[in-house]
Amino acid sequence: MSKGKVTSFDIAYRAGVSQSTVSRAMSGSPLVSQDTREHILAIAREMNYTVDKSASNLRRQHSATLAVLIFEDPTIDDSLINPFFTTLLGAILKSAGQANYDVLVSFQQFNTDWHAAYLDSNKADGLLLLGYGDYVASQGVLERLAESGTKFVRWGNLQGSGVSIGSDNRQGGYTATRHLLQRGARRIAFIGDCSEHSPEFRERYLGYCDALAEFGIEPDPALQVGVADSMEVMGERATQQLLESGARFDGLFAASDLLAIGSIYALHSAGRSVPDDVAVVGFDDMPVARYHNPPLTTVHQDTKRAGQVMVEAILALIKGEAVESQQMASELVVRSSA
Amino acid sequence: MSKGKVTSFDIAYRAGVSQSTVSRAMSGSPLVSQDTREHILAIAREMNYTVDKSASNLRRQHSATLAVLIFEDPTIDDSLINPFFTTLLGAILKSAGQANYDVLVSFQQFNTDWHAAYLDSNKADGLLLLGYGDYVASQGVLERLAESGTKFVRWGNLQGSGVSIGSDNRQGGYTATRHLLQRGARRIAFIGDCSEHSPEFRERYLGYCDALAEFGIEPDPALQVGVADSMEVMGERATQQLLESGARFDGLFAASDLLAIGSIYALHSAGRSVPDDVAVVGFDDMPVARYHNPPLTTVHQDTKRAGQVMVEAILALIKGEAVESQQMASELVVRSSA
DNA sequence: CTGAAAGCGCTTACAG
DNA sequence: CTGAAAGCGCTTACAG
Repeated sequence: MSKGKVTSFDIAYRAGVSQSTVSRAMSGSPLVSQDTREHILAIAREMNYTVDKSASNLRRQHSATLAVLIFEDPTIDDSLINPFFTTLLGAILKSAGQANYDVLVSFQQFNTDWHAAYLDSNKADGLLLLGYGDYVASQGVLERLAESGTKFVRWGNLQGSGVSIGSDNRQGGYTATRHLLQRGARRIAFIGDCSEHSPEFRERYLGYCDALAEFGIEPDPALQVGVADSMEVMGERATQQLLESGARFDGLFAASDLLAIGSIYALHSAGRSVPDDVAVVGFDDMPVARYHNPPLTTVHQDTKRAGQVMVEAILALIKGEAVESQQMASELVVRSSA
Repeated sequence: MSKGKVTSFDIAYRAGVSQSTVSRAMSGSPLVSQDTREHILAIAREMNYTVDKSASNLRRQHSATLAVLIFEDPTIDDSLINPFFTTLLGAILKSAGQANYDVLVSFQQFNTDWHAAYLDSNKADGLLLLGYGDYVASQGVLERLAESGTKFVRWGNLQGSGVSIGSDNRQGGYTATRHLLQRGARRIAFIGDCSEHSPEFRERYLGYCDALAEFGIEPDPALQVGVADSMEVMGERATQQLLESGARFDGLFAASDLLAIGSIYALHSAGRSVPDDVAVVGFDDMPVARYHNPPLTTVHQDTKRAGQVMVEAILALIKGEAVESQQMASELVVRSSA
């Protein structure tokens, strides 16, 4: 191609029509005759012309793009995307693509640099927030975002501002724990942060308590070990810690599959068998769960659908429609680890 | 916020300066006095003003964004991102962010819809291509992309047009297989596509052959089973197939960790122990590899660095600098599966 | 169905 | 260091 960028004027010239007509033909306006359109499209293709997004966006006053902000856990290696969000991201990419929206993806650290969210809000018509939703840290910025008229949908729990899409974590935690109880476990450990900083995990913990209560069991603080992040290493360490504490336990509910995998690793290293010595159930049902050894009993989250629902929600918000938060059912998948 | 979008004119009015000055202050131009700048920035912040990207991009004639195209395997569920690319994507997001570039992510199917690549090239200053690089299918579009002056860097193998960043797959395949050989395996299966459609896997296969040759072993076609995708299921099926064929084997080199995990699953299901009955080594060293049971012996790819190198390369290309393709060393990590 | 014209919100020579 | 003005490439009333 030559130096100068090819514009709609070039195409117009070659096609012997006005630039307006080229624009209409390119955007699929019905105000162009079939013949003219085809002629223009052929020339455009031949000259490798595509309409300039910046100009088009500027003129239309919208960007046809969605921004996905992934909140990294500052504790950990920050170029890692939690595999759970990866699936969600995949589904989002897919749905957005079908709706002809581009998606901008970026890492964020809500607590420190909320201004970035505004920047992104300026590049996109809507924001999709992915993270384990620290309610406490993010509340302020969420509110400001809402105030400034920014459209956003976040993954997570119902509490907090704005529209949220998430799993029914409490129900999931309940089902997981009840399963452990039903197969005979009585001293069940919980691995995961259950402070208000991790509302989703907290809900899972609450579900765990619900199930225990149903069996007349008081949650034992000695069996609950918090964890900074949802990663295998953290599960491993937490479980080691538990083991070293000398606490007895015959069941373990890990707030995520990654944590469960780390726990199983630690358990095996300590010579405990799963599920015989300790039955473990995870949460998420990531693709690997089925192939782990032993195959993970876990709570399935329908991330595929979740991603789709999130983009539907943000698209509706952008159109100015009212949107309700939504909590999706989560279902226990029984395999071999418990 | 009120209806009308706040522009640099609004800020200028409030700050008592010209719009030009606001623009300069916002972009960090040195042509503004310290005082003026601070005053403007304060007002901008107060009014939630950020410069309009579309307008800015249009004017500057660049977009300050990179597009990452992930080539999905049309065979499989297409909202799934291969976890290997996820790590790469994370590193890319990180590096691009540091360089103040946005990144647009999208799924693509090269073979059918190459036009999408042009579309993306129009929205971004440069393209990053992630996929197992079907040389045959993509060659044409890569060439056209290059011709049309589009800057792109692809993940993968050296062959083919344009700049590529990848691992030394052949070396990796060689090391993996040699390790199997050194620990006594003699009949080593290879799981993975080794046609020209998967140049990376093919290289790994070639490395496998190299190692065998060194031990005076002829590759046995009966021990090589192709696979459509790099997923656990595929590894499982391929291994089942191998098992059912009655072929004897005491070692197995899977072209990816996912494949290895599927293989181990199939092996265990058939009552074979790993590594005692069959030693298996994978490729990638994904985060789970270390936590798998048994922990995977595998070939580490430095995806963290790879992502970084890819963005450095594309940024250099955008600046008009010459860039060389690069092959990164891959290193065997010995754990327990072999 | 088609064209001429205005204008989206910036950046950046140009002039001071 | 600051301002007035042109122009980036489109889309879309408006007029025919």
